[in-house]
Amino acid sequence: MTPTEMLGKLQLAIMRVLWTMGEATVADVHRALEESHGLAFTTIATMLKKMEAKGVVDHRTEGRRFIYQPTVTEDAVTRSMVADLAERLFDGRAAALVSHLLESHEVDARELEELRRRIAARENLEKQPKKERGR
Amino acid sequence: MTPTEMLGKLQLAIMRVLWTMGEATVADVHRALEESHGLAFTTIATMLKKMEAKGVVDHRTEGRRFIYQPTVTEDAVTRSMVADLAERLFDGRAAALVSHLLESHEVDARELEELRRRIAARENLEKQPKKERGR
DNA sequence: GGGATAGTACTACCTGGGTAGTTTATCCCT
DNA sequence: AGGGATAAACTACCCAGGTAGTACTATCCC
Repeated sequence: MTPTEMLGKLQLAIMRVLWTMGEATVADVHRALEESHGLAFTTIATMLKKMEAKGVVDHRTEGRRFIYQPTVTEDAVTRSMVADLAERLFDGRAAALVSHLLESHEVDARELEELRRRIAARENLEKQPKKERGR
Repeated sequence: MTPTEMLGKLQLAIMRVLWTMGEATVADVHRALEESHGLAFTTIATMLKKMEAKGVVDHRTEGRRFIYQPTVTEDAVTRSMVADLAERLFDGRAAALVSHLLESHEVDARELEELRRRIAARENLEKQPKKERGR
């Protein structure tokens, strides 16, 4: 019941480091994003602080450094961001978003094939009276 | 080649009025959003001004009032916003976004069926050597 | 003609993301 | 012990979306 976690670009990049490493110091995150972003150490620190205030990360102290941990899963974030877009653009109808994706562009033939298979699989599951189905 | 048109919630609401009506005065927009939003007249006016600065709307003067028109299509906006999300979350892979939608939730059986049909149709088009195919 | 009205211009403020410099506390090494 | 390196705290900006009050002005109506 996290009150919809919308994250910005940098915040997502930071979360990815945290999701990958499990936990990390500011220095770890800074190092990890050095290549791609080249931001000041303090920028990362400030952002992490803001993210903690927002509730998406957490920290404990070890010696003098802060060890940050994510408090939300990648899936939760992905979901709420996708849901937010579906809400904004398609009045919440996820299927409409899918249609848009299919109709408008960048899903190529190979992907289409894959998708079709996936859907078929899901339809089968759907048919079966809710046996336990591994996530 | 619009440099990616990202619109906020209110901006989208305003655009929708403009897309529906073709063109509208501030009063028209205000009236249209009264129910749902209940914002001050000046809020709409200010927003429209900002949107014009941003290039998504345009205005001409008629008497003393401004008649606003959209300068971007709904489709263009939808595309760039969806593309932006796909970029942020799935490294630009639209298919991954579709997978997420299918796997994670809110697409029910009925919609799945519909989608499958749609994909099949698209795959057929794909197969045909690029005859002209309506937009 | 003169006040009410409609409509735009100007200004201001809040929020959240993003960016970073400066300051302060502290650790560790020579 | 002294001094550089580290790390966090504090502070400050910029930008864009959102929200709205106040000021100014053209114009309509009596």
